[in-house]
Amino acid sequence: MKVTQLNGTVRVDGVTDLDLAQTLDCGQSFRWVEGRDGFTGIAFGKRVTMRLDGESLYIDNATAEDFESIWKDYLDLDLDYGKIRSDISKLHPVLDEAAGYASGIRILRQEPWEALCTFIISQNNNIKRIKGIVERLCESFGDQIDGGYLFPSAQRLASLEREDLAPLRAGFRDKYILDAAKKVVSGEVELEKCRALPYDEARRELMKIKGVGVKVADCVLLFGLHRVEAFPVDVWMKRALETLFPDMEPSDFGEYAGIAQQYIFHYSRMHPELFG
DNA sequence: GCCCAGGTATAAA
DNA sequence: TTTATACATGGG
Repeated sequence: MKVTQLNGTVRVDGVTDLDLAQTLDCGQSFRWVEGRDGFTGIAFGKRVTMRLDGESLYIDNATAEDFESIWKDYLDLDLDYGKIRSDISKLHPVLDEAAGYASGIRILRQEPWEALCTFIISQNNNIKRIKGIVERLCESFGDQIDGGYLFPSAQRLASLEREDLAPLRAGFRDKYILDAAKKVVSGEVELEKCRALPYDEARRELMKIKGVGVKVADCVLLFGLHRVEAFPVDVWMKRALETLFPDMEPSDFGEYAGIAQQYIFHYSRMHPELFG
């Protein structure tokens, strides 16, 4: 990758295996908005706009230092997704087929607390409404920066009561958000520890939080802590597995199971007729 | 009105 | 241990 600093924009050449829509608007992060100049979002204290032209990635409102310290990691550009996709394709003929349906997806390295909060909000919910709740959460309790609001800290949310969250219209999830904030602030749940913990222990650590079951825990591990072996299974994925991979368990998908899951998810969404 | 949305807590079998 | 139901809200 070659990094060039323009005015307020960074250009990165040689970016492969990346599709911004597949990566930023696929239900792993809920704060990116597509506009005329690309996808605009806020992470790690910065608000940027990204667009891709061939293998050139442009990031507005960023410096070369920002790219090196934030966005390269955020987009997981050091991981060879071409190789991983090739390896996954060899596991099963259906995976070979599925891998073509989201070949530009990457697993973001999001901030863990944000991932935890947003996936608590995601339960029994739809993407459009999740985005609305997250937006109101940031506007209500996040620090203001140029052009938007940061995701509110756990400390800030831990100081609130359910009635304070009423304007979010998050429904029954408000109490789960507060429980998560309190347990993260008190140290009863240590998110960073979950990066290195054995997978089952990391899952149990997260499930100490009310409203965090196996699905939310796996999403937080995959999308917030980059545990790419995590394989979130929802109702839809369960049907996809039964139909397409009757002889396989989630644990059979290997060390990059989470990436395989993304391929399967997109593939199955494109072929709902496969499930009757 | 009814159904569903990338689920989970709770109570009962 | 497994299975049913409520849960808040909003769009189709």
